[in-house]
Amino acid sequence: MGTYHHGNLRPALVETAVGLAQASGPEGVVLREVARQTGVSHNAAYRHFADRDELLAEVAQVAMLELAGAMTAEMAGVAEREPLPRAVARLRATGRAYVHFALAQPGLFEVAFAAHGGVTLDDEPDEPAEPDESDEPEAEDDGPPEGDPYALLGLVLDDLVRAGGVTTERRAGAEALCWSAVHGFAVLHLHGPLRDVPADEREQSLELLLDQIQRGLL
Amino acid sequence: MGTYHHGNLRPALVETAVGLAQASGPEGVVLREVARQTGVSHNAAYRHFADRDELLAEVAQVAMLELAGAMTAEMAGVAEREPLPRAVARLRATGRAYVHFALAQPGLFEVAFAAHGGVTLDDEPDEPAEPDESDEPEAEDDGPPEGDPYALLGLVLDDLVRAGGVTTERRAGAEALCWSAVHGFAVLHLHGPLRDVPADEREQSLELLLDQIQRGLL
DNA sequence: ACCGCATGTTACCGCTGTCAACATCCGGCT
DNA sequence: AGCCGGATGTTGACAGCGGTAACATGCGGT
Repeated sequence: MGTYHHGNLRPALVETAVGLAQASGPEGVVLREVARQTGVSHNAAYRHFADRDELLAEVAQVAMLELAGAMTAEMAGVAEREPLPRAVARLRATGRAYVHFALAQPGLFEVAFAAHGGVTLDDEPDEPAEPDESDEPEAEDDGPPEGDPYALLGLVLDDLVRAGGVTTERRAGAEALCWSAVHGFAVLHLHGPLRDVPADEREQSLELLLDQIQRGLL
Repeated sequence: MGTYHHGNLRPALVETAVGLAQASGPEGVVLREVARQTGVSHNAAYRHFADRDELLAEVAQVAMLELAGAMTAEMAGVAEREPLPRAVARLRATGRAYVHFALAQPGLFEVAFAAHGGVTLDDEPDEPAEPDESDEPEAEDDGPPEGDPYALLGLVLDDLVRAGGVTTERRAGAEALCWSAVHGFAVLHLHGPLRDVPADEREQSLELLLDQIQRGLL
């Protein structure tokens, strides 16, 4: 039982690293501490990761996934049925979820974007062909369980275009606008100059931001 | 003469620290290296700064100042005379300057916001309800050499309201919208997922962003 | 049964931030 | 003048970090 060889260390390391990141952000992901908490000697990690940054990148991926999860979850909560209001509500939901995730999970959020080896998305997604659990035939437009917040945003915006909420020409920079606004809002309120704005005021401000994004697109 | 006592070390340290920050971001501001480059032994800094973070905070202040400077400079370049187009152009100028500064001076920009002891502006600037405007027959509204980007944005937005470009109610969350969008854009393109977007495409996207900010306000 | 190779360990290096003790200079007191 | 105390700078030490190198262990294929 007490395997000298841990068996599957890599995922275990990532797991504890995620915990550390959650608790203390990127600075908290200290290789030696990760090893310590995993009950293994430091340097063990070097059999699985080239260096600390590689581990951090892995954690970043997990964080991105959780962010995307939070967004889809909030999106799924939209009850509206009429196409256009629904699309709008879903767009707002993603934005809200993004910001709320950032504030609820500052460590993970920070890691997700602080890791210099993060997602680049310069190119089109390659459809990784993961033979994941084949779900029941989804009749809705929710699309596949995306792990990429950016792609998620893209889908929502596509819906909005289909529903007539956005002209195709304004669709162009839409990702950048939405993402920038929401990301900036999150960052500024997280460790930026707006970090001391009280929560209720912040929520109010967020809704205003979503209003104005919406207005900027329609 | 080459005093054993350096004379005015504190500013000298800050200066070299700024240089380091400029070259390599927050991580580059290494206490020992700062001391080394200043031609002084490590620990000398501890007579002037409680710890590294305090020095970094000082650098952050300088960086903020430079950012504000870049913004005012770009604003000053606006030639338009008609009030409303001028106000709009000035708003766009600040946004453009903000992003361009971030990309041209990534190190400083990063330090400006990474330093955890940065500007807080938790409270409103006391909402003077604009009792002025009747006192002095001022020549121009350029205002004093502001050192705070946020205040600068506030001034520009006030101008925009005066010029009729923004209704007073939409003025409310305007700072947050503009700042968030522009800051997010900068961050995402600097070390975020959009970092590999080619420069020309980025510029184009930025103008679109400014368009949409504008549309969201009007 | 054996041996190779992946995996984990111990030892060490240079680097950092920070504390403590010591050295030096300057300005004010007598 | 001469002294002296506090501010300023220096040297020395320590723990913790990321990373490399050499060594130990044990699983899997033969």
